[in-house]
Amino acid sequence: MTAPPTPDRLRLAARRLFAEQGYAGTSIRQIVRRAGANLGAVTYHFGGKQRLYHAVLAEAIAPLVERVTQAAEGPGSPVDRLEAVMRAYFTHLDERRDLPALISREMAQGRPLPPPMREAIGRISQTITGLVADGQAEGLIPPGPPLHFGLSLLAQPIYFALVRPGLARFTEGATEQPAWRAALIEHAVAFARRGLEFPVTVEQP
Amino acid sequence: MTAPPTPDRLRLAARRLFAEQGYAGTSIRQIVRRAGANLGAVTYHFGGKQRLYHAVLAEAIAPLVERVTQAAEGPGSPVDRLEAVMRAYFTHLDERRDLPALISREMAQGRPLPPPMREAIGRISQTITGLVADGQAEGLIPPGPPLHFGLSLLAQPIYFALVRPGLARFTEGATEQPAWRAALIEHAVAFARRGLEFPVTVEQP
DNA sequence: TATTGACTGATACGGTTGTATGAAATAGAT
DNA sequence: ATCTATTTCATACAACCGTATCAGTCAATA
Repeated sequence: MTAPPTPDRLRLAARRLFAEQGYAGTSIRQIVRRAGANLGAVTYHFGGKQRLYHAVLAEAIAPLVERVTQAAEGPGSPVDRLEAVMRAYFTHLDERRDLPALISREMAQGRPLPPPMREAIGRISQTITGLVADGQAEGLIPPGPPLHFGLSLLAQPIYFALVRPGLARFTEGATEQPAWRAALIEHAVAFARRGLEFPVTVEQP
Repeated sequence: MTAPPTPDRLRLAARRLFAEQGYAGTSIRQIVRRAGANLGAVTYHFGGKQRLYHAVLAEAIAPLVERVTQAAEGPGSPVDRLEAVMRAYFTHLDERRDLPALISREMAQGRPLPPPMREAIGRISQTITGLVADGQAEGLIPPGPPLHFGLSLLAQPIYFALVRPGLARFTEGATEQPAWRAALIEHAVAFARRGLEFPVTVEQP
C-alpha cells in the first residue's frame, strides 16, 4: 500500500479546498498540509497556485464533457437523449461533489473563464442545443431558442448539486439518504420531460 | 447633489466586491477605496469585516422574502401563485444582480449559513412548499415531496442569474439585450408550468 | 465662543500570504 | 559504488492582510 505520487495528492487536496473555500480563501499551506507534502511542493510541481488551480479545473471538467457527449450519442429520440444527458450530469456531479462549487464560483466572477472551462462549456452547450434543435425539427419540442431549453435542463442538476450542502444542513441530513436522492433525480427528470415536450394531446402544426 | 452617507457607500461597495470576488478575496482596503472612505471606516461603522458582510447579506435578502411572500398571497390558483413567486425571483435577481453570487458562494461553503440567510431561506422554502401542497390537494400538481417541486422552481431563476455573467461573455453580449432576457423569462415560466402541472388530458384519481 | 460628540484620517502592529532559494535526501543508471 | 537528476525540506523575504490606536476635523449645542 504505497501512497499516490505527490502531484496527485496535491490535486486532490486542492480540489476539495478550492471547492469549499474558494481560490482566495485557500492557502498553499493548507493544501500541502492536507496533501502531506512540503510547502515548496506546489511551486515545484505546478509552478504556482494559479497553475495548480487551472490543473484542478481541467481535471474535474474533462470527464464531464466525455460523459455528456457519450450520452448525447445514445439511442432513442432527441428527448430521450436529453434525458440521458441530464442523468449524466446528475451522476457526474454526484461523483465529484466539489465540482458545482468550483463551476459556480468561476461563473459568478467578473473576469474571463479559465481556458479549460471555457472550452468544455462550449462543447457541452453545442451538444445540447443540437439535440434540442433536432427535437424541434421532429415536432417533439416546442419552438424557441434551443439555448433556452438547454439552460432549463442544466439548471436542475447544477442547482441541486450546488445547494446540496446547505440543504443537508437544513434538513438535518435527511436529504443525504440515497433513497431521497434517487427520488429527487427521478422527479427532476420527469419535471424536465414535461417541461421539454409539448403537452401530450396538443395538435402540432 | 450630496453623496450618500459613508455606511451606505460602504455597503454598496462591499456588496459588489463580495459578490465578484468572494469574502476572502475581498480586502477592506479595496472596499474603502471603492467607497471613497478611509481604512478605519469599516471597523468604525460596522465593527469589522465579518459584520459588514453579514449586514450586506441581510440587506440584500430581506426584500426578497418580502416580495416572495407577497407574490404567494396573490390571486389565482396555487400554480398561478407559484408562477408569481418565480417571476418575483426573476425580478429581484435582475435588480440585485450580485445576489446570486453571494447566495451560491455561501451555499457551496462547508460552514453553517449566516443567520440572516438561514432565516430567509427557511421562510421562503416554507411559503413555496405550502403552495405546492395546496396545488397537490386540488389535484393540479402531481404527487411527490413538495420540496422537490420547490427546488425545481427555484433552480431556473437562480441558475440563470448565476450564469448570466458567464453567458454574456460567451454570447458576446447578445444575452444581455432586454428582449432576449424577457423571452428567456417567458420560456422559463412556461417550462416550469408544464413541469409543474399534470399533462393536460390525463385523468386524475 | 467654548464644548461636546460623531466622524475622518494617517500610521503602526502582529500575523499570514505566495514565492524564491539553496541545502539535504533520494532514486536510477552506469 | 559513483555520479546525476529529481524531489523533498527548511528557511527567508517582501507584500498584504484585518484591526487598533490616537490625533485631527467638523457640526451642533449651549
